[in-house]
Amino acid sequence: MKRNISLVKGTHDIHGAEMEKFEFIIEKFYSICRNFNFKSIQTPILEQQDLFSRTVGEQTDIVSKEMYSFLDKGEAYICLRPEATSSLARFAASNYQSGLLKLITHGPMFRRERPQKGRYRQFHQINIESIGEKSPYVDFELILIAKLLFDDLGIKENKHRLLINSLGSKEDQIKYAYELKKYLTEFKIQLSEISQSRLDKNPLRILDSKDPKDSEILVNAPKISEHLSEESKNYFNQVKKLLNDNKIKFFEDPKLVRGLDYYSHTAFEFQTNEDKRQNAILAGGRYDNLISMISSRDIPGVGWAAGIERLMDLISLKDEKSESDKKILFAVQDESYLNNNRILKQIYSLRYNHEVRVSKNIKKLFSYADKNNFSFILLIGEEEFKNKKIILKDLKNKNQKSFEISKFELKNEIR
RNA sequence: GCGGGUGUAGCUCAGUUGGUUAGAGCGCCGGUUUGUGGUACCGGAGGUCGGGGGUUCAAGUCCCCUUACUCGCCCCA
Repeated sequence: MKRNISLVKGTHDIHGAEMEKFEFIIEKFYSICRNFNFKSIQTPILEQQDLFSRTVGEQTDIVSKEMYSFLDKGEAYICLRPEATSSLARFAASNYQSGLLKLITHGPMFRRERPQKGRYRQFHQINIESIGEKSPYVDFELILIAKLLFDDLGIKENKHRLLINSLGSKEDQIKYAYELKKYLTEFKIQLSEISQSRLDKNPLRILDSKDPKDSEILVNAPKISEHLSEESKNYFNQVKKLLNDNKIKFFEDPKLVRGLDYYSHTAFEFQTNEDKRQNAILAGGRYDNLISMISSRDIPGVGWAAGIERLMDLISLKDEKSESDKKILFAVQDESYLNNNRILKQIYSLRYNHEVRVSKNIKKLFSYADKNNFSFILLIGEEEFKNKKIILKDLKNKNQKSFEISKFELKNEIR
């Protein structure tokens, strides 16, 4: 016996009912975004490794240990993208002209983590980015779209919540990091091991720690909101005002720092309370310095990404039996009856949803039609073939009629 | 990288304190007198019990190793 080829760890096939959910999410996403004049784009899955080292950050887990990268024929370090924003920034760096570049995309992302529920090595995201202008309205618009998507997907208010924070400008962050480091250094020995190592490299990330010891210490830590410049504060207030004006509920979380290095100002995250572990389902923020990290241009932007698999876990599709109300099974008792068949040709040209099936056993043809939810069966058995006839049976109301093949017009019978 | 759980038929799983030829449901194939449907009944195919080693008269069952999957930690969407 041959050994089955198994899936690569952390990857999965999507089909059947799951695939319907997958497509449902993408369709809703694209349809909402088109109403806000976003344009879709597809970028390569393969990118230069350097793109992510420079944007996501060398110190992050994503780059330091989760990237699928390899030396391509001894020429260049290539990787499978772990996220899409950097790719879209790369695109914008060379294609942005003026105004707002509004982009949406979706596709597979790759991170070599230990797989578990809601977490895969190849997973899928939908992404949206508004690049070119720094304005509270642009930030708000993206959060609004996220909200509309949740509504359209039927994810109820009580199943998710929106957290927001402002990380301030680059200057604010430098000043705040200094203050935070000063405070945390006093407690250095009490901090978790990881947090201790972050103290020098990226103290802001410590705010994200879930270690109870760290949380205790962080209670009295300086807050970024207290270290924002007037300008940054005003900016954030305007975003919040727009959210309030539009009745979008949110919680301000001063400890929300995104795990990637390129964020500044507005940061947000939609969390679910259905799953305590993988609770982040949609996250993003403003990244005014991102494009300057990978090019000589300085263009502000904002965007978010959502995990399709995580969204799939939160939605349930009703059985949409209306899938096709006129699916036809074209059934014959002998393969040769299919040759030069004028009714099959009608099916092709009229684009009927159909399937062709051959079996000597008529009972099996009917039971196949039944099990697979066909609404009509077109049957040519031995007898019909001899007499140049065809049977049409409506499987819902069980009406059956016989026709001369030469005169049969499908469009008159099934509309 | 570190823990816990599980690997028995195509799928979902039983398999009792170790004890003859390893079971069920679903699915598949065939049949229940002639060519008509989710039902019922009958029959059939299909398994190196994840792999390796050990204990024993005897291992799917106990022990060790290994591997895969899975759920958590970390981190993230």
